[in-house]
Amino acid sequence: MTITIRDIARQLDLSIGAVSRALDGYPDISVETRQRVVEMARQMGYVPNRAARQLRKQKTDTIGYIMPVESPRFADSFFSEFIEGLGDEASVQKYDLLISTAPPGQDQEKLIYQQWVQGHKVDGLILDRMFMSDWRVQFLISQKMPFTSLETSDEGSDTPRIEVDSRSGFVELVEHVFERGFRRVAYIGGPETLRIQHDRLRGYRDGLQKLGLLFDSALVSAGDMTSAGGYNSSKRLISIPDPPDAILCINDETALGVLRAANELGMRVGKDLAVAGFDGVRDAKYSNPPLTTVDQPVYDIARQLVRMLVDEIRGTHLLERRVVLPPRLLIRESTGG
Amino acid sequence: MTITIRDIARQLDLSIGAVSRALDGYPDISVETRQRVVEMARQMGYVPNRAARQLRKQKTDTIGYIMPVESPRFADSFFSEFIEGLGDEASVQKYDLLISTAPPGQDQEKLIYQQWVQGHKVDGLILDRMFMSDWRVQFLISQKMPFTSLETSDEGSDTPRIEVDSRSGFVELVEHVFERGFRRVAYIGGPETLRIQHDRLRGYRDGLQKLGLLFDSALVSAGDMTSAGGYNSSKRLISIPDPPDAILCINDETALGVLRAANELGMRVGKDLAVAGFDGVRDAKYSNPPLTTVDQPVYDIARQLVRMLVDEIRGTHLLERRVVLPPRLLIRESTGG
DNA sequence: TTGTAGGCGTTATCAA
DNA sequence: TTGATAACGCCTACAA
Repeated sequence: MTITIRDIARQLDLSIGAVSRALDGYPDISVETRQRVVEMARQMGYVPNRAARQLRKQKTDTIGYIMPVESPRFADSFFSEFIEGLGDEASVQKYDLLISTAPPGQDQEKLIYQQWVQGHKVDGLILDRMFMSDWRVQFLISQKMPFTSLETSDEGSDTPRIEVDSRSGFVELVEHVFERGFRRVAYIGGPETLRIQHDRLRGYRDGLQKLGLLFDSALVSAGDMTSAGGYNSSKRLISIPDPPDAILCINDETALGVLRAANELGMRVGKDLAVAGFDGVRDAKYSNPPLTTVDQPVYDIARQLVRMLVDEIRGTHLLERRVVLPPRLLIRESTGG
Repeated sequence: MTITIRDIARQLDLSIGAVSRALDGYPDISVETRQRVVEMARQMGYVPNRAARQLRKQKTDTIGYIMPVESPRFADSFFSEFIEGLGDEASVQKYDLLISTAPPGQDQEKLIYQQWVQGHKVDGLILDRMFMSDWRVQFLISQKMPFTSLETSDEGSDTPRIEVDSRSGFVELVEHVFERGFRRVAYIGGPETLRIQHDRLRGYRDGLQKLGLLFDSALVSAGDMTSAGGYNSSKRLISIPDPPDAILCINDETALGVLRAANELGMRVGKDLAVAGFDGVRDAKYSNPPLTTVDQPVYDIARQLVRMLVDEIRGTHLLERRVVLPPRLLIRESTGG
């Protein structure tokens, strides 16, 4: 039913080998024959069968990304921007993008990675939300499966990656709210073993120290990177005896939850309470009030991760394998403008 | 390098045929052999090669969705919720989800559909943002490629689909703002040939008529379903001689843009100006102020579309092929609460 | 420059 | 119940 190279070959009275080579742009074919083949293929509406090609070439022209989220219904705009970047660049590079979601660290996650890697569903993978120690990195290295990541784990000392200097971003953020007159600065973070939690908490502490502010563990709360988590944590923080006048969050999603809580409580965000996030997602610009944040170019990072991955897959190690980006402080009304 | 059924067969001194059948759960194999095979497969970490299976079985166990968006960077939360639903249900049904984006109606879109369908990349497709007359429907029918859609085109008289009664949803919406005292009710829509534009505009007009309000074409504006479009359209509407005191939008994304414009202009949304959307995306709940909207369960619709599609693919036409859902008015502060 | 043929890993159709 | 064996559509040595 479907058109194969065999059909084209028959029409043109050529061998399937010749047709195949003509279509793939091999040099050892006469210009005239190639033209005839290409034209006929177009006419007949030929589309190569991917399964066959994959089976033969042992590659899939597909890259994968497994979104590390707890709940299936979770939609952080960080991820949508990230996935947009992946999708756009994958399409530029003529790769397909396979996407799934799995709660990090669970068996289900391991199963998917195993299926994708060992079942040859992808030629390479994009990782993010890295843990300090991350089994995915070990696994992929052991399977010789190419991957690139945003941030990195301790295992991946030489893996191609993009890093954002979260620490110094957070130092800047602390300085900024200090300058605006806020003194009791709280922090809502994420899971302890997450790389960015490590880096950003560190930046928070370094910032305090630099300004001569005391670190108070009562002002540090563990969120879960969701807006619900931010909402809950902030309600708790606000109700302690000597409550904070500023809340810095590990990511924008958390900060958006804080805004919700503060608005509910009738606090004047930017005056009574400063709130800031980290990521620079689009939503943050249109929140109420607009959110101060440390911007990392999520979309562009995603695109570059794909480019690096494709280089890895093709074995052309031309680009630098480790890119470090400085984040950029975006001051908006949530910290007084 | 990778483990194939051949390796298992060798280990167990069986034929590859026997191994294949044992693994696939065929009945004509002894219980004992099956156990040995399954156990050995587990031990050796066998994962079936999908390309080979696809090539042989002529199916991909993959469903596709091509997001109909103009700009690559466009991210409407309607789509993220929709895609979440698709992804979750696909995973339940043991299907992969292949995603791409393409501007509707352009050659690029046709190319992707052609590649996916004729290159056997997917077993079925999910469609949305249907046009009154939609080439995709014609194409897929002609190719005998299963698909399900949210809303439908004129061509798909008997295709499996979910429909939401937009018209009556909009009538309700008009009644609601009327009740709140708003009298000059505007509408910001989308591309003219879009099914939902047709239905929702119709509901808007029917609502006006029911209440004895005059239809005024100066109050109808064509947006593009984006928040930027809503922003621009509303600025224009607000500046006309006899401006509206209520703006109803074809979707939430548009309405969020209207909110932004109104906030910028210092209007008190819910008092000076009523604003409402359609979709019930999560973001609408947390906008400033929270947005009145006509809710359609986007996530659940997506899941059900996948279930229906899988039924189509498997040829088990058990379910009803046409599901009509009533939308639900969610009243929030943007129309006075 | 072109044709021939083997094989990628599976499943399915036969015999045994 | 099991074992051969032929496809599925494509790519690629190798031969012509």
